Amino acid sequence: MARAAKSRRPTAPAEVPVPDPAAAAALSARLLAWYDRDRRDLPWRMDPGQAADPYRVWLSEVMLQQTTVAAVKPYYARFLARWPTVGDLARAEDAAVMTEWAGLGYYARARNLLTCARAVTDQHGGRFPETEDALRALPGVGAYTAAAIAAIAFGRRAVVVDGNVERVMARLFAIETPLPAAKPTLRALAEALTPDARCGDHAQAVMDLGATLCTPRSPACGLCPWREACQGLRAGLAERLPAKAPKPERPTRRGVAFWIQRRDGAVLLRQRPARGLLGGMMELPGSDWVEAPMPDPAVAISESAPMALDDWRVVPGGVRHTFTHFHLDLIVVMARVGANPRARGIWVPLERLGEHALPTVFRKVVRHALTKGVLESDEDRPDR
DNA sequence: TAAACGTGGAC
DNA sequence: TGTCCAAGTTT
Repeated sequence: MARAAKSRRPTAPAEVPVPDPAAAAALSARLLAWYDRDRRDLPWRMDPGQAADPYRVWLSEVMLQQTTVAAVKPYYARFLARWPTVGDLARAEDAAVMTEWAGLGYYARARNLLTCARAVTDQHGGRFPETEDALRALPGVGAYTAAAIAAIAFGRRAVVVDGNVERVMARLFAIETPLPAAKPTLRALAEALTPDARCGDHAQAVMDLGATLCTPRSPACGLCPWREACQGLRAGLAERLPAKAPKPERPTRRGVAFWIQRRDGAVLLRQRPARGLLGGMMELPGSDWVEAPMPDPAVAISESAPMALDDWRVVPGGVRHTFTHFHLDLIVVMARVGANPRARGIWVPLERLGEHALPTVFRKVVRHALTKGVLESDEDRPDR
């Protein structure tokens, strides 16, 4: 078959019961009927019959990577209002984009977003390429996102496989092999179900199904358009699928953050290195974060403080934050400095902290310092 | 290939 | 409080 020959994907392992074309077509038709009736109204979703804007599809798909719809909505609205086209985004300043992205997480996405917008502008004449391969070559666009844009924005047949699709396929066909080993099988099943027509709607329908009915916990099987065909439901396995390999334990790292406030109230911020954790984002100065007992504040101050000061104060309590692969416990240390101190970084007035690309962990530190911290000059104030 | 890479909400 | 999880990509 032409489409099988064209596919670069691994074919299904021999023992996988891939549905025959007639059964697959019936399943997709039933799903599309459900989708046409119960389709969610999402900001980046076009009305039926309207052409999708590739820029909006791309922007939403990147934001939705490992991120919930609820979290994305306000960010998507702000980005679209501020940068209505890919050309507008390409001309944006890096810091502006990082600031708008602050709080959404996985900040490499924001860096890649800008690089990609500039590539589309400079190398593709301001239009997104239409083929999966060309899309896949753009920064921050992987297999899933390339397929999603090709299908949703350009109506091309592409096999769109995200976490929803994997979960739905695992249940529909009762695949008990744990992830990630099951990925080739699940992809082959998704491929078998993908129709030639309305490919973008089909992809969004499977994802909607996974997001609204075939949810990770307590799936609403009674409402599912595929309940009669679902082998996982029949076997009483649906809720437990897909099986997943156990995750490694999360270690706890510890460190110290410095809240240094100038006489006029401005606070010292720095920019983090461009790559790695929170790459390119702003931070409060601090020690390294290491998997070791909490450092003694005096030692941390002498080793890591961005300037030599006398009157450091440890803020009572601390800040705990959890990243994907480790917990972080921070002690916050405060000091007041003179009018014109010398330090690497920028001095930001308190009321303008929101204008900088501070990731959530440092917003927690800011809140902790402001609510629990006491600076030496505060002690004179009778109302504290 | 496996690890790195954020955050907030649900349970 | 702790764990799981979400429309993945990169190295």
